[in-house]
Amino acid sequence: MARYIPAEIEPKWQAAWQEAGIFRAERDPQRPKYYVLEMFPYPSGRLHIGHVRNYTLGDVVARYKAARGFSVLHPMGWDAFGLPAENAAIATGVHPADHTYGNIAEMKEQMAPMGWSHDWSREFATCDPEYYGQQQAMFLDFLEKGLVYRKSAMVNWDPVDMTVLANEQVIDGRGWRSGAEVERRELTQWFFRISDYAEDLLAALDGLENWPEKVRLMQANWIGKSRGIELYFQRRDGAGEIVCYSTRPDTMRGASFIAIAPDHPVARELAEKDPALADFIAECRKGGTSEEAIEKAEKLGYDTGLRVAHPLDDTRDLPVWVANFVLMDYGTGAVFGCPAHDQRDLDFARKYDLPVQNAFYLPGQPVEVENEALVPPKSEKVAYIDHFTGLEEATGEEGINAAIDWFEARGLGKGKVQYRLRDWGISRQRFWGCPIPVVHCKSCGVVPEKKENLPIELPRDVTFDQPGNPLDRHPTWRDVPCPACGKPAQRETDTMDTFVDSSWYYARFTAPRAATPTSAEDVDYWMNVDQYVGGIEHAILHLLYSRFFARAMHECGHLPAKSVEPFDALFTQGMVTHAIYMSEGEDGRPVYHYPEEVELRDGRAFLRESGNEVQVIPSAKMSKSKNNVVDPLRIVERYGADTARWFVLSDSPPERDVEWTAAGAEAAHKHLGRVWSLSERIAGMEGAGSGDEDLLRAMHKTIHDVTMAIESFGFNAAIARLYAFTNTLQKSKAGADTQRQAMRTMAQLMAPFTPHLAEEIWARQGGEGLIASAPWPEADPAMLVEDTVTLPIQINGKRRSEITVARDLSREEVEKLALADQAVERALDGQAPKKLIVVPGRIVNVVI
RNA sequence: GCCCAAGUGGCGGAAUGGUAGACGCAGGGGAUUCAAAAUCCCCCGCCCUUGCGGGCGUGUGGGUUCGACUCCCACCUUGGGCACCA
Repeated sequence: MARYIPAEIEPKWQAAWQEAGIFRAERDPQRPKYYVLEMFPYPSGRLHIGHVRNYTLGDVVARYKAARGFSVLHPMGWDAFGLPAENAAIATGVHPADHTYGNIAEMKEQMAPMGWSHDWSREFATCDPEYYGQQQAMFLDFLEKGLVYRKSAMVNWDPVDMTVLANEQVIDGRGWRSGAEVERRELTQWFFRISDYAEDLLAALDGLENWPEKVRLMQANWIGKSRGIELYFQRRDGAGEIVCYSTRPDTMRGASFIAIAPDHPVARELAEKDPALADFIAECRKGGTSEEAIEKAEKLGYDTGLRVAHPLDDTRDLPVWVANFVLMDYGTGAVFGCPAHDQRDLDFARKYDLPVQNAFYLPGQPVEVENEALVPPKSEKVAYIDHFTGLEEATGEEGINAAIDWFEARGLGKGKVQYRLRDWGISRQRFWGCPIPVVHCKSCGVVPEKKENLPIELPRDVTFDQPGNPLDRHPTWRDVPCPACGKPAQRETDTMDTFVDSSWYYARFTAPRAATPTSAEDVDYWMNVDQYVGGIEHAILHLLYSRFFARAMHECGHLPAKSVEPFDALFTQGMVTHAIYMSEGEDGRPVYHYPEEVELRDGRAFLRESGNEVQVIPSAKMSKSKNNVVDPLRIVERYGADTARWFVLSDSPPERDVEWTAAGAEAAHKHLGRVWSLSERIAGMEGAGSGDEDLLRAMHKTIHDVTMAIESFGFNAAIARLYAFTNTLQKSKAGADTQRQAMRTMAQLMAPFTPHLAEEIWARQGGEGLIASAPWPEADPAMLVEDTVTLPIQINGKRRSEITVARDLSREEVEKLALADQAVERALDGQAPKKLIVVPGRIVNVVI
């Protein structure tokens, strides 16, 4: 009997698949297509266990769909632009391209042993000039269609390094290298008009039935549609009005101040004559641009001295404050503060001693607000106080509608639908990204590059010895003749956000070598992505940008109308986590230990060297600095790829985080060994036996259950069913032919998960051809129906007994049998039950 | 701060509103073995009980229901995102 040696069988079958060319996707009008895509990786150079999980999930789907007769497209490539390569260039002097392509080669080598069914003939990296050149062509198309424009926007500025920082590079309000306090600085930048599509992007979420509900909800909240009103407040200095946006105009009675953004034109105007205000505005610019930083910052205000009229009472004045929590990007950059019904306004009012006045009470509870704002849901009824519209008791919704009508009728405001979604700023002041293909000319202004000059390639001869973007100081790359007038001009040196690269790669995979961004024949056949698989961390930005980009591509003729929603189904996986082993060093700081240094006994952890106990922090995100990163390559070396694949799928539901444990991998390997020995034993069997029918029933039940589980991404449940079937088969006394049939079926059901082992068993059990090309087994419905059914009997909702009855026994008969049950008789003690509930085929509940 | 999600034995987890704990790990007992490894069999939520049996139990507190891990409300904890990390 041969032993299970993955190192021998895995390379063998990988070579066989390659020889047969079965993963190469071809357009086949005879067959339905299926496009399964995993979010492509950033080439860090190290394959992470999270990648293993992601690509194995996609691989199960790809292999299953192939067995189901689909023509499968399952491509792989590289999201290759980005900050890390530039940081490496700064640290080591190696060109980002060399760094990136080196990493790609390494990662590809690490991916090969996993046995994933990717079609590598379609591989590309977003930093290939052939790819980003097409992206530049689309940028020009977008420009022509008016989908791109320039405007001024804030960036994080490091005043010591004199450079723009990514949000990630701002730590506690300071630059990560210089440690200097970061400030916000204005730059003219390029924007995509995603906010023009806000309504469409929101409305179309309803159609994405095969997306997780939580992702749709997060996107909807991100787009943030609200109905409100723009209100006009007349300045007492006679210099016009300040327009505020409000979603709660019904609370106008409680308005006690106007707050405007530090960047509001009125603030700038007043600052010209008020140095203290100018200082305050400068103070507000401290800190990063991230919403988190702005929201968490201390709420600061400055009374400008300017007053506006209260719209409900011309004799009342409202002070105009500049406040750092008001965003110029949202609404009109000005709000009216109503402390009684907004917690932030209330905190602000208490801090600066501004009046607090209720606009409504809860019905029957006329209590003035103290330190907690009264903010009931808009659907709830409130008792308005002396309301300007005449309303008394009404819901917030009704109050808002009445208020909007009231203000509009008097010309004091205009109802407006507002979105939180902002236009997408794509300018990056960095080298390692797709160059924006425009030229700045003194006479012609911003001039698009000619398409025949694309791709505008990044130069090779650059150095990273000073901060900032080397393109800015590269004269031969930067200085070019104007494409329009031919006079000396300068290239745009900003590059595109890497999210642009990943917003259309799925479309490029359908025709990766096409001379245009896409080819009509190929997108018509292959789009849309039938199943997209990736991390939940991309739930908003990447997916929203991709949805926008697909719409824009459609308008420019690069995608058909059916593809404006490019991902038919989405699955978001959880993270792979690992325990952290920690002890305290001599200096009192934590010391992290590698899993290999630690021995586990009775749920406690000890250092192998010293025997000292260490602290275990379970289930933490893998992080290099915590020494808890598991290298998938070592698992593959030790147990084989099938074990790694089986384990990442087995324990946890794919959407949830999974903790990597050495014991779990060991267990997975043990089980595969068991399946192997079972197969070897069955291969040598001869003759008839008993219980063939039972084994076949169990087999069909397993086919049914595993198929259903795969269809619903319940891979852990599918694997549990396969464990159970292994136990059944192991104990079966059925004849040799039946056992062999059961074993072949098991191999088929396991093939998407452990394809190498499945091939080997298939070959040894006399299966024809490659299991990877064999059709999926079908469950016989007749074999799934049981003659009898066991019903639990509950007394007052607690399980107390059970009865086994014929499947189609009438309700009356079941009732009779249930009442005759010993446990029920004892509980009833001669009384009649209050109620008797029979759910046919499920349960009986006797209520006493 | 805001948005979203998740919390079930010692552990990972299973369960269309219908037997809570499938399947696996760890643990205990046994078989096999000169011995060990490997393999196989049995037990395994907590508490009370010799046993039969009973009580409690799905983060916490309420609610809906004949029946709630599942639905509703509030809270706690952990994780993801917050527009220049990818």
